[in-house]
Amino acid sequence: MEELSKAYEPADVEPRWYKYWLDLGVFKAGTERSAGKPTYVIPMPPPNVTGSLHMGHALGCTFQDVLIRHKRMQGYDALWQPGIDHAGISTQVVVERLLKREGKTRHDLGRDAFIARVWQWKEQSGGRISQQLQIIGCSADWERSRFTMDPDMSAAVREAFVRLHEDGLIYRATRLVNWDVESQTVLSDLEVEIEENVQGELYEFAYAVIDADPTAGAAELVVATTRPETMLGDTAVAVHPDDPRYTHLHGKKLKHPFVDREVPVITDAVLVDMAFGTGAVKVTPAHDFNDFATGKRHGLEELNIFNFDGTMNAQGGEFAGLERFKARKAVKKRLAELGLERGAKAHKMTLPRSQRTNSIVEPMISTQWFMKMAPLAEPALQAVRDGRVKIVPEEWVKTYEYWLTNIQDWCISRQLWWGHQIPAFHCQDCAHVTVTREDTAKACSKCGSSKLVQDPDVLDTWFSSQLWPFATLGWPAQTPDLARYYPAADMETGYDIIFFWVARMIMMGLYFMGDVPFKRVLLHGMVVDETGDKMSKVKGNTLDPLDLIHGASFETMVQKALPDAPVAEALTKFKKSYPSTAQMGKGFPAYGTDALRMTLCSYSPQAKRIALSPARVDGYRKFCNKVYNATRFALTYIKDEKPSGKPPENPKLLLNRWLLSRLSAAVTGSTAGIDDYRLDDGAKALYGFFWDELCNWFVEMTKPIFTDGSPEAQAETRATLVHCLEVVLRALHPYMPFITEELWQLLPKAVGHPASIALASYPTAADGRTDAEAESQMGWLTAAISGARTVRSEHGIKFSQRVPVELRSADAVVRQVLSDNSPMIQFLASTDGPPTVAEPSTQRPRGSTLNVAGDVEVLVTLKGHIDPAKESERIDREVNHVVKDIEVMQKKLANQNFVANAPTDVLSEARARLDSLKQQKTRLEAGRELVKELSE
RNA sequence: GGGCGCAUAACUCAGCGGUAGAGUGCGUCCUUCACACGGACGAAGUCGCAGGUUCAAUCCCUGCUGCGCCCACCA
Repeated sequence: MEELSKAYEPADVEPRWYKYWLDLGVFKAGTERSAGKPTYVIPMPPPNVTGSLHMGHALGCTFQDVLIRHKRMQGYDALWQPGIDHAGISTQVVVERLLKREGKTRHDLGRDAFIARVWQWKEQSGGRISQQLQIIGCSADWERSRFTMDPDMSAAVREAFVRLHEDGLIYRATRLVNWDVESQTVLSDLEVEIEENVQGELYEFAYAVIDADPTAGAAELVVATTRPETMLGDTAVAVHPDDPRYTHLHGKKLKHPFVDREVPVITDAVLVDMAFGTGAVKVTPAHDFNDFATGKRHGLEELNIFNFDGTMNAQGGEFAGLERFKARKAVKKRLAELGLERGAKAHKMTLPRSQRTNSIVEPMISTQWFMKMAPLAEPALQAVRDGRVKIVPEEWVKTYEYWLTNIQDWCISRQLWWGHQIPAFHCQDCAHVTVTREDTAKACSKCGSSKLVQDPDVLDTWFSSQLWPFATLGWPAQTPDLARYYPAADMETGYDIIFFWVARMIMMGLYFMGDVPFKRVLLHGMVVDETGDKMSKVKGNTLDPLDLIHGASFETMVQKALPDAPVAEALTKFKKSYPSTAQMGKGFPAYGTDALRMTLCSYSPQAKRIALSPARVDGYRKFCNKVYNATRFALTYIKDEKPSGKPPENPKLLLNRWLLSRLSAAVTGSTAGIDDYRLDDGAKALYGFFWDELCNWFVEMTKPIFTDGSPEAQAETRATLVHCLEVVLRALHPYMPFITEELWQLLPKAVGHPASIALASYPTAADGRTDAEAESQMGWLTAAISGARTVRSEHGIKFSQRVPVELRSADAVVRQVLSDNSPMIQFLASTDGPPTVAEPSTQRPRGSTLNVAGDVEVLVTLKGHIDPAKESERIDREVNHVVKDIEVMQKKLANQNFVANAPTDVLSEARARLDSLKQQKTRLEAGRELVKELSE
């Protein structure tokens, strides 16, 4: 065997195995290997075709990969369905930007050429993210990968649209909608993000009253607005019917200062809050949602004053052609010139922005396609209420229910070119709209005319995404895959798309498949920086997962995160966002995929924010190194073993019985953690087992056996070591796929083992052996060793300085266990020969000091090394602790109510604890006499 | 305006009606033949504040304070 290097180098290991797995077909579902097995399915949330790997992907995909690898190892026919989303607006924006560099717009190319251009872009640079997901080890069935614009996906979209239309759930209507002036399309309510606490102003100006009665009151009406430019679309001014200030104006008309129009004064108790502003509200039905509703109540004209690009149209009169915000300035200027300005106040307001382009959303009246949601929402609510879909963590159920019970109809059309074109055809003769499954409608379904023009709009990207769980399996065709893999078991995703995606998939699954699309929804939090701030390009605190995996200097990283800022400034910002990098020098070492994955798993998925700490990733890199070195150590002893694949029969040695028992607990903990979507618990169970129990205790204990033990003892220990190591590597594999494969391949294994650890079975409790007796016996042993080490350390005795130790216990079994394992104690506590074991006694070796470690008294002879003053201090401190604890316990037990009401086990536990504390106190105080002796 | 969540060791976070935990960091010691990306030992917390329920509260309830998020058409 070639010599293994001293330290683990992930970069040398990781790239090799992914290809191996692909060649073996490890990730494929529905193979002969899995025939007749139960299925386990996770549909992967398809990343955007424009996307590149970020921490959110790394987090979600790691979680999903752990789940899928675990179930695959458990023998399920595991399908992780991958794919890519065509991401309508994002993609169109990206390609339009490229065109702009060539000095062109999409209109220069025309629709068909533009779409061809997007496809070309997609083939070249889209889908880079699939490659990146492979770097982090995702074991998805890539051969089944789907793109939401694939022909079969398009067919599914058309089928869904047509059926929903036939059933009256999709309709066309003219409404006030959210308009994105930059990408020039309508947006759904969900795609509008509201920026809060924006500093704006409340601007006041006066409308002159026509035919005012000068004796009744002022001849003008002052209104307050945050958007003065919209006054060009005012078709009324509303006051509260009960407002005494304006009673004289009821029924009057106002003169518009810029256009030839009279604006009526109306009374409306819904719209107007007397206490706000001037108590008079200008009403612009075509550009404000409240005003729109008011207009409907009063039959007001809806006057659109904007073009689709956000400039003023002809209704703007002298302001026509001006961009919205320029128009605002101009209007204010003119109002001032006309002497109509009445002041302005600072005002905190909210601003609606487009999720994709960040431009301020303009409410516009427009004819669009809508989906009626209330009838779809009801069954989706029911499915969660009756448990057919379980949402984990449960706290999100309320959010889900709130949205679905207050759901609004969904605007599904978009004025884009990239996407699924709406399968509706407008008749040029009779204006009837024909909706069809065919690529093109041949004749109007009403008048039979062949003069048909397809609706130019495309569907919201989420319209296709919502069909994902069944469209990827062949729907609407009734394929064997659809029958076998629908519904999925788990949907794992971020909580930010509960509404966009999760709820809609549940509605569509129930509607088209008659069954929920998945049994559980597992929701993870958002990855944020170390201080808890959202990762964003603006803040310069984004972390590229690949930089953590492959290593990167901070300079290259901040240049990516904040390309426009000076490096020094960006670096300062970055280090502020990640305080743990302060002592890291120039950058990240190559932590490796496994370290990153294990780190992500170590955070509780139910936390809303996951504050990623590079220092923590470093900790798990060290864990990888630990795993590597422990295996390297073990191999020197076990390389010629012929393991059976089962735990050794009847192990006699305590350390072997104990380790097998702990192994059972660890794999049970891991499986429970994964099943409960508490990967942190699962990962922690194995981490603790490996590092503390296997390495720090077991491996150290094997050393005296491998050097001086009997052949039988050595054989048994070798068998236990090789078995436990092989099992724990399997248990760790879903979390850390690469290093476990690398090391597992080096281990001797039972005959007939699979070609990859990824195909080996996931361990169960039966791979170890629960042994309560061994666990308590080991407790005495470790207590004795730690007790002796504590004394040594406190008195500054070097490890190389061997000292006599005597161990005492009143319990014959304890004494027996200590004697049986005395070579081990000698080795681990560096004692002068095997420790003597005795019953408690008032006699003590001269110059010895006593430490009480649970059931064992440890007497270490330190004459000549010991500092009596220090020892005295130590005893005082310990006694003080014990005395305090005793007081607490005594008080508790003196309470009659406690004695009467506490459960018996709690009571007896408390009594036992008090007894043991009292004994400890007695033993500690006996130590005071030793100090005297030492001083002599 | 509604709703949700968080506040535990210097940091990042678990936990839980009955002795406060981990990792990192910190201090001391150790290059003992897997690993210094290591080992041993240790110090460190009125579990945000104020009430209440209970025999017993870090945990349950109420209020407050400070953060964070989501939803909502107050000009």
